Formats: sequence, structure tokens, C-alpha cells
Amino acid sequence: MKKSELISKRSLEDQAADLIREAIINGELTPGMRLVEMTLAKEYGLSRGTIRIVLHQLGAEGLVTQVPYAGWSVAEMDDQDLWELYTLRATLEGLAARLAAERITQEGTAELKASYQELLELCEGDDLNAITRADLDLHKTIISLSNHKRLAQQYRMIENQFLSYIAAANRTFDPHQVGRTHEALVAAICAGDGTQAEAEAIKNITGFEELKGVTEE
Amino acid sequence: MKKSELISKRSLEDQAADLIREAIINGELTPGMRLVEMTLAKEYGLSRGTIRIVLHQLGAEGLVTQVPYAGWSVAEMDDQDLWELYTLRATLEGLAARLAAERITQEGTAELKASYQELLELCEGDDLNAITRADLDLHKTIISLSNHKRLAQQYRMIENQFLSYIAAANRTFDPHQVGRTHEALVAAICAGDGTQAEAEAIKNITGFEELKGVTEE
DNA sequence: AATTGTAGATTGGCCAACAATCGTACCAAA
DNA sequence: TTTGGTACGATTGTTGGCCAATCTACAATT
Repeated sequence: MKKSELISKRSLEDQAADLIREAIINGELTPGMRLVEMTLAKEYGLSRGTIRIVLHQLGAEGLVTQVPYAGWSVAEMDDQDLWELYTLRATLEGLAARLAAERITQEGTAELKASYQELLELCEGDDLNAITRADLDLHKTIISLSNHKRLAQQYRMIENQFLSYIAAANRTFDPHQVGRTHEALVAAICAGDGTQAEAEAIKNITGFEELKGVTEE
Repeated sequence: MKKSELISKRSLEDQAADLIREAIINGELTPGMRLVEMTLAKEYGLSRGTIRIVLHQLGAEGLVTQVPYAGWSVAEMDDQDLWELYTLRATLEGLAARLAAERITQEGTAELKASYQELLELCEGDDLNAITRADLDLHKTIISLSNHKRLAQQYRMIENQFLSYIAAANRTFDPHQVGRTHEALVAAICAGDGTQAEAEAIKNITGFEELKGVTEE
């Protein structure tokens, strides 16, 4: 465990980026909404230059778009974008599952099973948000088990864009049955079967067909 | 053809980013080399603020790294990084090949075959650089045929990091036999066989084992 | 109705300055 | 020799103001 990460000395840029990113993901800032550098600067008590870098950062992550000299706005998505997110996410998650299976350890198995168990238990209850969070957490666990920094980073980017869409479309994927469907995936990873794990992971990505077409709302 | 694209109105930020990126990729700036904001600013005749945004951009692309208050430097890579690039690149290219095969058109087939033909012809000659360029071009064609903006973007990022490593390690993958090995891939895409295309693409990525271990040089 | 100004808003980019932090060299004490 | 401190220079972090370039919307003109 790195102690350097315990001491929080993050730059204002990073902190501001987190706040704005969060606001987009949970739907506080909706797609198409304009973001004015000066307004944001005053709002967060920072200078325009700092906000500028943050916006460029978020632009690289695909959360905001920029029209030269016209302004920034929260990224909007159409069916094409949704399809891209879906295919990429499935592929990345498949890779993660395969790698995780190939290098699974004792502790990894424990961690994975714990995460899965928690999801199962929450699925009994009615707290949809909690279930969703546990679902995302299970996926995140698999990603981290793959021990692949770049994969983790790219997955996070895709996931953020996906979440921003979900929040904006006011669409919640029904997480109630999500528990059992992950059983085969977890089992395959624990068994060290990379090929099987990859296939199961791809099966488990929230469907594209179920989500598209709600852009007009 | 859009006339708007003929008039170069790219921001200084973008242009500077291209120049520095290019310098890293072709080995002019080697891994570990320090990049000082003020120095770069003077060198390119820009202000520090502009350079700052560029460096953050390149940081997001994985080409430079940043230690808070200490400085920027060209990203260094170890075997772990190389492995990450290899696995990610193979997976992304596999996805691209599958998608390209699934939506291949008349013009697509023509474009792909032309690109392949050029590679074949160059392989007869001895211009290694030209062969390498044609090889990259073929891959880029496949990516563009997949019609997937995010995939293209992520692939470009991975490829840039890969190229920067190649240049720094002074390692050139022998491109002479590269021609024939791509035959099956091109054929599978043109035949519309997605599964086959994906498999062939993954086979064709420059091997990981052949490259690693040259970090100390 | 279509075109053409025109004014305001916003980003593009620059500069100078100060604060915070890192790295290093150096010095002192055990 | 080692340890600890400290002072200093280099570099990034962050700010504020400034002007130019460009977009947008709207009014004026034809």
C-alpha cells in the first residue's frame, strides 16, 4: 500500500475535474448544457486558466465537447455513440475478464467472491441504487484483477460516458436480475478459464438494444 | 468534400500538440527526457499557458508523465507497459477487424485491397521505412472501416505510445515478411467473416515477446 | 425573404506575478 | 560517517488582467 496516496495533496485542477465529472455523471449537468469558463470559474472559486485545463481534460475524456470560439457543452450522444460505447465496453470487459482469469490468485478469488456475494444479497432487497452500485463495483473488481492500468483507465472513460447517458436519459437498467446472471462469469474467472470468462463477460454487458432510441426525451 | 476543412484554422494548442507528439514518436524526444514548460514555450514561440494545456493533453494520451511541482518528462515504459500496449492493441484491432468485416461494402473492399496491394509491392523492395508506413496504413484502413470514432481514437493513443517505445528502443520490427501474413486478415474482412477476421487480426499484432527486455540500453 | 451589418458574448492566447513544492547542496551536530 | 536541518534555485500551480479572433443572435437593409 502506497502511503503517498494516503496524503491528499491533489491539485485544484484534479479536484475541480472530479467535481464537474461527478456532476455530469449523476445528471446534475445534462447533455447539451452550456459550460462557460468564466461562470464555472466563479462557481468553483478558481481562475479561468485552471478551469480551462479542466475542460480540456474532460474533453479528452469525452464528457464535454468544444466548438471553437463558441463554447463548451456537456457532450450529447446519439445511437451511434451508444453503439460505440456498447461495443467498446463489452470488448474491454471481455479482455479484463480473460486476463483476470489467467492470473487469478487466492486473494483475488476471495475479493471477487465477496464482491459478488454482496451483489447477490442486495438483489434480495429493493434499494435499486445500491444494487447498481454493487454491480458497477463487481465489474470494477474484475478490471482491477486484470492488473492493467491502461485497460482500467480506458474502461473508466467509457463507463463515465455511459453513466452520463444513463443519467441524462433517466434510464435505469433493471438491476434486480443482475445478480444471478453474473454467476457464470465469476465462476469462470475463479476457475481460471480465460476463454470462458471472456465470453461470459461480453454476454453480461447491459444490452445496447434495450437502451437506444430514447435520445428524444 | 467540405471546403471548411481546406482552410487550416487549427488552434495553436493543437498544432503544438502535434509537433511535440511527433517529436516523441520519432524519437527526437526520448523517454525520461525532461520537458520544462518555459523552455518549450520559448522554443515554440508560445506562452506558458498554451504549452500547459498541450502537456496535459499529451499526459492524457500517455506520452508524457507529470510529477507534481517537479516537472514533466517523456513517458518511460517497462515490460509491464509494453505488455499492456500489446494486449490492448491486439484486442482493439481484433474488434476493428470484426466490425469492418461485418459492415464491409464494395468501396471498403476496394480500399482495403488497394492498401494491401501497396504493402505487398513495397515488401519486394528494400525501403524498410516505407514498408512500415504501409503496414501502419493498412491497419489504419481497417480501423477506419470499422466506423468507430472512439475505437479509432483509443487505437491511435495506443499506437502512439507503441511507436514512441519502438523509436526509443531503436527497435525496428522486421517488416519484410509482414506482407503475406496479412493476407488471411484482408481476405476474412472482404469475405465478411467477422469471427475469422478478429482472430486473424489478433494473430498479426507485432509480438510482445520479440520486443520486451530491451528497456536497458 | 434573403442578405447584410452589427453588437455582445465567449473562447484563444498572451503576459506578469506570486505561492507552493521539489531537489539539491551545504552545513552542523551526533 | 551518518543524520538532520536549512537555505536556495528551479519548476510547477494558480491567479488576474488584457486584447484579439470568432461565433451567435438579432436588427437593419435590400
